[in-house]
Amino acid sequence: MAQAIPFRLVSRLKAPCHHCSLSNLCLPLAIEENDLDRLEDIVEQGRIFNRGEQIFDQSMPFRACFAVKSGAIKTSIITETGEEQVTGFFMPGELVGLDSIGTEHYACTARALERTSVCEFPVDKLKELTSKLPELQHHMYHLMSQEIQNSHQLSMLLSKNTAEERIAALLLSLSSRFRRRRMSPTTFSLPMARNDIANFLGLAVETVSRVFTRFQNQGIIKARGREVELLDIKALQMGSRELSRQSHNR
Amino acid sequence: MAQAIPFRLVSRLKAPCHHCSLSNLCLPLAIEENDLDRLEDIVEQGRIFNRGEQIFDQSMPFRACFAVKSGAIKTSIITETGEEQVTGFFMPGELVGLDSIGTEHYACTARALERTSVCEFPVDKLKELTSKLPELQHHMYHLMSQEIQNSHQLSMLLSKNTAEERIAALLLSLSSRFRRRRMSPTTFSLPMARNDIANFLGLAVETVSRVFTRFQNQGIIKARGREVELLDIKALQMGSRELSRQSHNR
DNA sequence: GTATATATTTGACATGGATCAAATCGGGCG
DNA sequence: CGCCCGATTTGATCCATGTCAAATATATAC
Repeated sequence: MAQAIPFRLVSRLKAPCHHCSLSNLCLPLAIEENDLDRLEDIVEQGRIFNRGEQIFDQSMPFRACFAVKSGAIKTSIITETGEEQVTGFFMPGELVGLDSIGTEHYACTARALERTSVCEFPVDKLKELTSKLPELQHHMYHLMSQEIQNSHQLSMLLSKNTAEERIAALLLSLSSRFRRRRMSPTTFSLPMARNDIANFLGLAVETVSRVFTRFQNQGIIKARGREVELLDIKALQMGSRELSRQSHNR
Repeated sequence: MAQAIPFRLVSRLKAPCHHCSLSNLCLPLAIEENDLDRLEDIVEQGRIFNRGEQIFDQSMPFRACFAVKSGAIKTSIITETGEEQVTGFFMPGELVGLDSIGTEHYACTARALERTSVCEFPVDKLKELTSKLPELQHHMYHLMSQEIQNSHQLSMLLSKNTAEERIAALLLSLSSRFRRRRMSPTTFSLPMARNDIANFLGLAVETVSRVFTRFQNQGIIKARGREVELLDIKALQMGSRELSRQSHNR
């Protein structure tokens, strides 16, 4: 379900970034046509992970960033006491692993939420390339500062907003990210389980579930399992000023 | 009060990074002796701000990052509804403004918590320099990813921990940052008001106040106003696994 | 030094969301 | 096709923390 990109794209052979449907969202967008080959030279394309499979793990030495090609990924921190904290969801065109650049090991664990294909950018080569291509360097800084800002927005959401507002904000954030991919911003299927939503938003699963039904009763959304339809965007925006216009990787 | 660095350092004249007591904490730590002049060439030193003065503001075009030389800075986001969310506290040797690199405008507002002197690094020159000095580039990436991680830790603290645990974590974080500067990790004065602590940790002021007195009654800390003494570090660490070993800019 | 504003503390009370328990749904598999 | 297991929903209850109000302490100004 929710497989955005047709299957044939995912061979391990080099498929040029030129032809990727995400090239205007992903790293290539920062780069001139004629420098694009240099990015293509360093990228490893088309690795596939099944639902629940781990892309990398907190304990592994940091080697590469990953761009989501299709599917979706969640990142989380596991504490010494074994608790999980989901720190982010990543959709096609978005770059995973930025929080680990400059550390020896990955700073979090990344797991596929559904069947997911990724492109892999080895950091050493990526860093090398950024010193040669100022636009790419700028873009990397941009993505990283964006991620800091997103995380601050999340903190704000967690510390100031009610359960309803948090969930509304998440739905709107997903909506705008689907729109960027020219998919319906009102009807889509959630890549993650209620559990992940709860964890990410600092709520109990039961609360998430209750809010979903409350929204449904109020005619704000229609939800059946992971399939959702946003019926009243205005109502969602009301009181969820936070994540709403978040820029998510561009 | 709590002026870490003697006053004579703060002239506007170029005081070489070589001689700065923070050179092993701040940007210079990433750079070879003989490249240090190039950093000194671009830095503007010794601007002073009084308590409450604003270093930069969300609406201003982004121009520079600031290293704290003495004093302390808080950063916060102001929402459209005028609410404030404190996103961080910055102590001497730490770099403010990383969340704005790669955006047109500052992503937050920075304000001096006490009399504070800063060094200013214009971004354009900094970026130029980073493409020439790989170590500096690496260090910038490191600082930024560190900041993402810190922010994730904060999210975790906000979504999973009790008021007591959050405050314990903040005290321990400050403690470790004072230690880095070779100041007492157990007796120091808080640069920020209870209000800022509350806002940062997503609590009501009253709750912060109550937790402080509770800790005091339990013999875990001694606090009179902003002066605190940590009496039982173990007790503070108990249940505040989160921010405790945070790396804060290194 | 005294006065006024601001920050902090303390108390009483209300409540959103957590927790515990149990029912129902839904999908994968034999 | 029906069974089983995890995911989701629903209900009942409780508690940590927010909110409102007021007293006290501390800082700033005059």
